[in-house]
Amino acid sequence: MGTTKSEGFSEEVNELASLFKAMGHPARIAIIQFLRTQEKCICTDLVNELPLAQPTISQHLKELKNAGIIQGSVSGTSICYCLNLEKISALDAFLASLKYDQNPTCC
Amino acid sequence: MGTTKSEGFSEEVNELASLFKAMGHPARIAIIQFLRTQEKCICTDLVNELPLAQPTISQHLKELKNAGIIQGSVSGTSICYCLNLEKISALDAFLASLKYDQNPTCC
DNA sequence: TTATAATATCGTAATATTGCAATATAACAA
DNA sequence: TTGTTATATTGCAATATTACGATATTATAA
Repeated sequence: MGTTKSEGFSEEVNELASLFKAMGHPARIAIIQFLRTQEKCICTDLVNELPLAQPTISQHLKELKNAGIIQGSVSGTSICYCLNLEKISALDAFLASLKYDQNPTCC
Repeated sequence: MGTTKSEGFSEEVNELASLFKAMGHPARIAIIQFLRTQEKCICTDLVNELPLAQPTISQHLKELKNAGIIQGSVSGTSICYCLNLEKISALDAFLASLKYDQNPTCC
C-alpha cells in the first residue's frame, strides 16, 4: 500500500490524473503562472521569485516536464522552459466537458 | 519536511493547487466521470464500478468533498454526490487563461 | 426490537512526496 | 586553464498519501 492503484482504470483516467497531480502543488502552479508572463523563462528568475531553494525548484520543474506540462530547451548556460499547450488543452477539455454534461436534476 | 510549503504563495495559487491535487488520483477522476453519467449517485454503485474497497472509495469521496469539488446530500440510507460546477469552472478558467496568454515567441 | 444495507471512521503498514544541503555537471568568460 | 554562473542530481529526514480490514454509525425493513 501507499502506492496509487492504476490497474483497473482506463488509460485516459490515469493520464488525466497524472496531469492533474503534476499541477497539484503551489510551487508548480506558481511556476506555470510565472512562465506565462515571461518572454524568456530562466530558472534563476524562479529562484528569485519562489520561496524555495534552487534544488527544490529544479525538482518541481522536472516533475512538470515529466508530466509533459512544460518543455525545456537548452539555451547556453540557461534553459528556456515553456508551457505545452497540448496537455493544458487536454485538461481544459475534460473540465469543460464536465460543465456541459452535468445532469441538471441531480442535487 | 515532507510538508508542502504554502507560505509565500498567494491564496489563489494555493487554492488552485489544492483543487488540482484533489483531482490528481485515478480513483477520483473515475468518480468524477461516473458522477457525470448518473442521475442518482450512490456510493454502492461506485463500489461496483471501481477496483477499490469501500473504505478507500469513501476516503476519496471525502477528499473531493473537502476540496469542494463534489457535494453530497443525504438521501435515506444512501448519499447523492454531485459535482460542484463552481470549482470546476475555477480550474477551467485558469487553464483557459493559460492558452490565451501564451507568448508565441517562446520556445 | 432485530436484522440488514449503505456509508463513514479508525488503525496501520507500505510507499510517495517534499524540501534542502551538499555536490556534480556543463557552458561560458577571463 | 581557472573561475563563475546556471542548473541538475544525490541523499536523506520529515511528513503525507494510499489502501484496506475491522469496526462504527445510521436509516430503513421485517
